[in-house]
Amino acid sequence: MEKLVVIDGNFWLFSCYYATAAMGNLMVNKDGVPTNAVYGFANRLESLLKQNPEYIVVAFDAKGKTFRSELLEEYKGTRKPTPDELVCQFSMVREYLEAHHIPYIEKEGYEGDDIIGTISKKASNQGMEVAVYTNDKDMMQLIDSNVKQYKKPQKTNDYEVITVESFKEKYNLEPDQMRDLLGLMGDSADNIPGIPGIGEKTALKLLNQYGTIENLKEHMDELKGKMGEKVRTNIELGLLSKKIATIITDAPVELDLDAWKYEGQEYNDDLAEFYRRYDMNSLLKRMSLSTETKQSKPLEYKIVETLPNIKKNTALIAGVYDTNYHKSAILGFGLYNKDEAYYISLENAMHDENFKAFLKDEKIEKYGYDIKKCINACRWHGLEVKGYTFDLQLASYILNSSLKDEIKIVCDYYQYFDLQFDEEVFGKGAKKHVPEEDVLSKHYVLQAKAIYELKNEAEQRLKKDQQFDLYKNVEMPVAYILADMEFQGAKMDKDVLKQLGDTFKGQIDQLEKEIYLLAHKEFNISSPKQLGEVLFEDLGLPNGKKTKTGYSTSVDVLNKLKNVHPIIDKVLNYRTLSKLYSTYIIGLQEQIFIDGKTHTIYNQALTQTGRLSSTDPNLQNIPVKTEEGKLIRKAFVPEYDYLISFDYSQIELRVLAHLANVTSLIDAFNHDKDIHRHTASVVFGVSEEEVTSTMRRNAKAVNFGIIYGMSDYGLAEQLGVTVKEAKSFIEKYFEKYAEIKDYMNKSIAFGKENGYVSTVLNRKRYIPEINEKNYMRQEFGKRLAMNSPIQGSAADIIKLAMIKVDQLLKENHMKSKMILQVHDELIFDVYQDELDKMMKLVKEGMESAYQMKVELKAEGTYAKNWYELK
DNA sequence: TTAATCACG
DNA sequence: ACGTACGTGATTAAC
Repeated sequence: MEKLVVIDGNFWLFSCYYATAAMGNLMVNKDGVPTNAVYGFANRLESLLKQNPEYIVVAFDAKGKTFRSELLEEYKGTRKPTPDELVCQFSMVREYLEAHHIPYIEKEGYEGDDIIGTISKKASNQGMEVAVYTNDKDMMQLIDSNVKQYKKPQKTNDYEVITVESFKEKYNLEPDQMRDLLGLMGDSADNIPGIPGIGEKTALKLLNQYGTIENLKEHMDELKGKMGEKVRTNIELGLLSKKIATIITDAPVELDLDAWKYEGQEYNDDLAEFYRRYDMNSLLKRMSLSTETKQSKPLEYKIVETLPNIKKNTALIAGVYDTNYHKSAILGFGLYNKDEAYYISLENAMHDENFKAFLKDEKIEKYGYDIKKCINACRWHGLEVKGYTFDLQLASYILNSSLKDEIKIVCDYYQYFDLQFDEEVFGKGAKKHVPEEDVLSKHYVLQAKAIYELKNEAEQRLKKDQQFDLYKNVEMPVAYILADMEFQGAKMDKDVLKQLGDTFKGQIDQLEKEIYLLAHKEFNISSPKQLGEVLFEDLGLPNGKKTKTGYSTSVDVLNKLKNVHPIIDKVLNYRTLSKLYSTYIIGLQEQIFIDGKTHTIYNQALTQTGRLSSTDPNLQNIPVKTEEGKLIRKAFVPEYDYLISFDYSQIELRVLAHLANVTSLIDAFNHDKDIHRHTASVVFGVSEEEVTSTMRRNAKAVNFGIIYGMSDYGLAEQLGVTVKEAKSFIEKYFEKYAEIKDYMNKSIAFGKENGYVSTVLNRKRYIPEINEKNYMRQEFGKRLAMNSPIQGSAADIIKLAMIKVDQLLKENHMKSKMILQVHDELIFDVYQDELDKMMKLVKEGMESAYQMKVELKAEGTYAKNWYELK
């Protein structure tokens, strides 16, 4: 007997949604679109398809009203509104089915139930077996000798099959009498009233006796007692309820068996594209595995001692063992191209002229993953690498900045699942070790292969998103520049650190003693827990319990207690000094190489905004705000003769003025005004001369607040004023700079609409938070939408500046070097005889980096150490 | 490993 | 009534 599978699409989608949505964190794809319901739906369908049904079709409710709501206004009235996170998946699941070439039906004016009713009856009449997949008990009325209902229990994936026999056994009724049963007892899920006061038990009793509601009506006068009364009063409501609970079996739907024939599962590009778009990796993988169209041949490669002549473009990966590639061993190299695959150990590589020639040959294009790492790791081993034209890490970062930096995860993003985590190969923690060469070589050759095979895909995606230019002409050149900066390093004067360390240590010890005296006991001042107890319990200071673990002892809390107890000042001082001591005095000294320099590592593929980050050591947070801290900068000295530093002046505000097209701000900048003073005069309605220092301070805070997507509360905290006052500042600000308010609203709207915001160079940041239900997360998303284009565009501009300056230095044959980047500042190590020219070139390069409605301004100085700069 | 704190733009 | 400014990294204590 031929078998037709009919799926209640709406039921499946709803149940899949609530099955996972209840757990809290909703599954979303990379663009922040919720996908949990469709994902669950797809999983269920795929399992079902394994049984190879002969015919299959899915039924959905159509939009709009049905005859039922006309009969009964409150029909389905008790249902909660469908959450937005599910609504968007209605069309997605249809997309899924279309991609899958699985037919579905929806018919205006009818519910899915009616479609199912109609086609199951028609199929049953033709002698087909019908399996209806739903949990809806209304549908049991459709069961007959050919039609069975498949109910999915909550916990398991085995379906409960309801047949005529099992139905009869349970209810002692014919399936068709389900309508009468529901008519009498009602259905709370659909808000069908039934006869008030009649529940399942009574309804069953009545039906066993009278068969149908119509017949019951004939005999209702025979009924006794309260129950009889209830029936007689509401019998019409019962009949109406039955009508509503009756599934239509003659809807205008044809049995289109040709269209519903299931042809079996084959690799399907449309479906693969769908899975990719919504990040349903496991399903994609399952399809690839089960269909085996792309069965990957076992990787064939040679472990070589000398490299054969390679002329083709080749993916090249260096096996760098430790995270700090300036110090790490290289284990070996994996190479892969169209026709060749090799692994060569470092030892062999170092002695192999062929390999060295290959590395150095700029004409042989190389593709890599984190090319800066590879270039520098090689340099420390005396190997020169040239010709890298593709970096999978950078390309992927541009496509989606939220990707983690591990190559396996990035490849998974492209649905390329062949790689292993480094941790799987090397182990972690104390167990980390280098494996046998066969394992090791395979790991790296596979990585090279992945890079080689994903290059085209990544580049195509970049082009499609109009981001290829950003990748190729900004990030790639910057990678090379950063490689040079890192390798060049920043010269340190160890003695300065040592001396300063002694001074700090002395002061710390002294403070420690004084604090113990004031506290009347010894304790660990660096432990927030212990400090909190001493301050708020032993000394009984007025507390503000803030953190989940106990008292907060952060600066803002302590600052408020400054005048309450003399210990506070000492604790604050102690904190500052021990921070400086451990992080900068001790930390930095440990990072000085034998060449007397620190070689930081810039992470170019980490921040969500496009900024760089610096580690090992972090040279982007060297103290400057306090005098004691700033002394650390005396340890940064030139290797050549001078250090020079240029800062962009107010780059983020300039970007904002440009993006929001704020006439008065643009004008003020172009006339080189003090921007905070200008803002104060505009907001407070006084002339610039009349601006007081308080007014300027407030205006400055508001200016910064604007960039961050300010809240009144946040600004109040910052300024130490009431929320009300802060609010009025903001209102005034937006009143005077209406363009900014406009721009911010537009940014938010764009973010909501598209799920991302972008910078002047089309760097994107996806903001899934902005469409979330949770108020706080949504507000956070809005602030991101306001801040990211500004911070990100500023980051774009300084990257352009680095490229421009680098180019100018090359054109002018400068020997001086760019060594540091601190977000809006560039620092160079320069020769005496190049000093004047360098000052000119750097300024010129930075100010001409990017054309905006506002001029860019860079100011700088030269000195014998970093402390003296500015 | 995580939370708290504080250094920077 | 919510509970609140954007982006980072290093160190310490405490689990």
